[in-house]
Amino acid sequence: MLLIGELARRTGTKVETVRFYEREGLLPPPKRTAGNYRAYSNRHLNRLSFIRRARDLGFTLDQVRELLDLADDANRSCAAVDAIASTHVAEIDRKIADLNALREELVRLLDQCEQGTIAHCLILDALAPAGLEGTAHRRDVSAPDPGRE
Amino acid sequence: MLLIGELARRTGTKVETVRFYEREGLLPPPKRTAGNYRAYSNRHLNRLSFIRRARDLGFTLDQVRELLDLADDANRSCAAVDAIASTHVAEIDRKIADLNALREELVRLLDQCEQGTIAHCLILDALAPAGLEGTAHRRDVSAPDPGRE
DNA sequence: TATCCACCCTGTATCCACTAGAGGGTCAAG
DNA sequence: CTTGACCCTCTAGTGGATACAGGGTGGATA
Repeated sequence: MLLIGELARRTGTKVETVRFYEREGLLPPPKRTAGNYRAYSNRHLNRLSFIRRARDLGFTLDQVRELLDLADDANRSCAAVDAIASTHVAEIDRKIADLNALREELVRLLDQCEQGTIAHCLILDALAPAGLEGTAHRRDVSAPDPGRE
Repeated sequence: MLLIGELARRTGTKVETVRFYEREGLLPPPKRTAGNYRAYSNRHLNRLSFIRRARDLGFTLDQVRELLDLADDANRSCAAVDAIASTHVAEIDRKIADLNALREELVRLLDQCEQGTIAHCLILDALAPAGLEGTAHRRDVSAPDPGRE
């Protein structure tokens, strides 16, 4: 009933992405019209909406596949779904912690910066390796000549 | 002076990654030994250390390239470096905000879950599209048969 | 009927930053 | 003379799409 463009529009998906999900086996291949256009049903619409919501919540395509498999079997325990979501929250927590640490480090560098010249730039100093010896300047990350030394 | 394995070990990089940085133009090609092994100098070591630190702080390879270019020109203002770092902090802030929103949504779902069967799983319900009509169950994201209407 | 245009098709390449593997060469020790 | 650790080049794969080339379809308009 729906052509791919309309399906894409209704689910906030790009047309290429819909075809990509078909190739990946997440969305079953629909019937075709006489002109070889994909003709989608409401069930396809529902399934694609589910996929998009799960992706928006950050689930990987593999996790989405698992969730869809679980949803197909109404009698199984909800525990497996819970486990996937819990794992996902733990991953998110780890990412947030990593980003916070990074942010702190960068802000610390920025706070030190007094807008001088590169030669005295504290940000670059912080990036440069510690304990250089015997070079012209204590921070020297300039490109060695190809094939040098 | 250093073979690639030793350089990699000292900078916490994989050997393949060192070669990758060379292909990408971040690390200049070193001299070769008689047996065609890459022979690195201390300048290479410094430069690779810089690259790794910047990457650890989440800068993209393009940003690293920019930072290295800036570091090469000691007389320029530090402002450009500051700008790159500030942009990066803003990106991190956006990512953290996104992840926090995601996390909240997922935890809300998990809190509702009462470990029943899939048929009554609130997590799956939350993922399923709103306003379904005329199907056997109000949530139906099961795979339509290939080629089915 | 011709032409236009929006839409659809398949197939392939691209993005990022690596990582892995095939298939082989080098070099020092035993 | 063989073992084994290291090195080489080249190619392909990861995730999750996105973009494009080169063509077909179908409805409205001139």
